[in-house]
Amino acid sequence: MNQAIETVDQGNRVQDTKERILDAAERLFAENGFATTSLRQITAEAQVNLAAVNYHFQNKESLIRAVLHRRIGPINQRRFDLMDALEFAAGESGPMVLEDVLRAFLLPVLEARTSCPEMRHWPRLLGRLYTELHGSLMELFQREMAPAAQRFTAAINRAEPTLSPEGLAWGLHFGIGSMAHFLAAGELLKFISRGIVDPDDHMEALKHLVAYMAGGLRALRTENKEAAQ
Amino acid sequence: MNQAIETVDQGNRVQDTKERILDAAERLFAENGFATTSLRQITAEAQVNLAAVNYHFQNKESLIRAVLHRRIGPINQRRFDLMDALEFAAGESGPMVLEDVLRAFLLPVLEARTSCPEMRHWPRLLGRLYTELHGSLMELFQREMAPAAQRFTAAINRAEPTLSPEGLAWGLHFGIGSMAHFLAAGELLKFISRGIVDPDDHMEALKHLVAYMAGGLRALRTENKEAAQ
DNA sequence: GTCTATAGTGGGATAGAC
DNA sequence: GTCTATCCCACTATAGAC
Repeated sequence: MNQAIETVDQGNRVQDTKERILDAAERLFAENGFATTSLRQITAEAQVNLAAVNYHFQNKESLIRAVLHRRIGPINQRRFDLMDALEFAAGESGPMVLEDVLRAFLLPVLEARTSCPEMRHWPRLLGRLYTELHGSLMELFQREMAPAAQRFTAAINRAEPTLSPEGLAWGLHFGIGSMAHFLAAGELLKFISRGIVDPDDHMEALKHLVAYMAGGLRALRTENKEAAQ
Repeated sequence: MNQAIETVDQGNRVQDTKERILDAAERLFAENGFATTSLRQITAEAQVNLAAVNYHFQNKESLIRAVLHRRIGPINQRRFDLMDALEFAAGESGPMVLEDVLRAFLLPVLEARTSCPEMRHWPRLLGRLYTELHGSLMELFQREMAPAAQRFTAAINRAEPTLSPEGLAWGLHFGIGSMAHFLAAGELLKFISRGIVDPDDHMEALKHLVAYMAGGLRALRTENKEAAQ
């Protein structure tokens, strides 16, 4: 009709193409990894032209960057909302429960698989990310995760003040590893448990992961160090 | 000189070529991953001809298989030796300490990086393995790891009888994830700890990992389930 | 903005001389 | 068993018509 509407239409179609590429890339990267997924697979799945990916994103690395960037913000926003609620409930100097903090950290990732359809593949992608990314991509990820790392480190410290900075770092790292491994290789749970555990039950996973991380972190408190060794 | 020595020489050269390929492949797979490492890189590093890899191993997948197979046996043998000693010390019905069992599981992997030069890259490779392998390679790995999985499941159960089979499976899976993530992405620890933790101190890592896993597993005991949630 | 066609690269694998 | 040379394929990226 008029120019304004034409612009909007064009804009929507662009959005559509870009997002279809991002969706397809997210799914395939999650399923098969970054290195083994080709742009051809992505454009085929997204039902767009091969050249579109180079037009909208310059190259494969920038596409990976865009896929990651699109999700990190909302996930961390959800984490921060949950932490805001916790801190409001605890007040200035009230107690903070370690399990609650860990749940605020883990829930947004685990629920992504079920609650929000378009985030279905993020957890698995996150699982892959930690072992597959190198160089500039890893730096991007660290940069975007820094505020969350900082806030949760402080919150865990408030919940467990006797945990040393070193112990907290080890424990958080181990916990992220547990989460990532579960997200990327959940099928191994069927093997280890000989079929009695269902890796797709995310609320069960959350419950166990929260309990496990809390127990592990508490075991790293300084007063437990001699007992453990 | 004579035929016998010639044969030995030839035999050694063959051994040498095959092992040089395996060594180079192990290092490069560990460093850069399976998919992104090319046979050309491997043969260049091993200083052998490109065709040698296809002569001695049929193809890339078989080479990966051979790299994994070479290490799994000795690692698990060391684990079993440590478990033999533990079980001998505990006797028929004596107590078994969870931390000792976990140390028997983890030590052979962590010490590989330092004690035995030619095993230097195995830990990192193991870290990559869990998220990068698919299909037949994963099946090979599971098959070769099954005896260890079985024995350690039984030993943990003996140490912590109130741990349910489900809880044990979740906990073991989470612990393997912590280990794998530490091995594959130890540099992240520097980021998370803002530089105060050294990921290359393996004995420190072992101490923390044992304490963390033990604490995590104990938190999954049935009597703790309600307390945790 | 979208498409076709293709350049340019690097990979896995093999044939065949030595 | 080793090497050179090469085939063939898949990939990323781009040029240029529409």
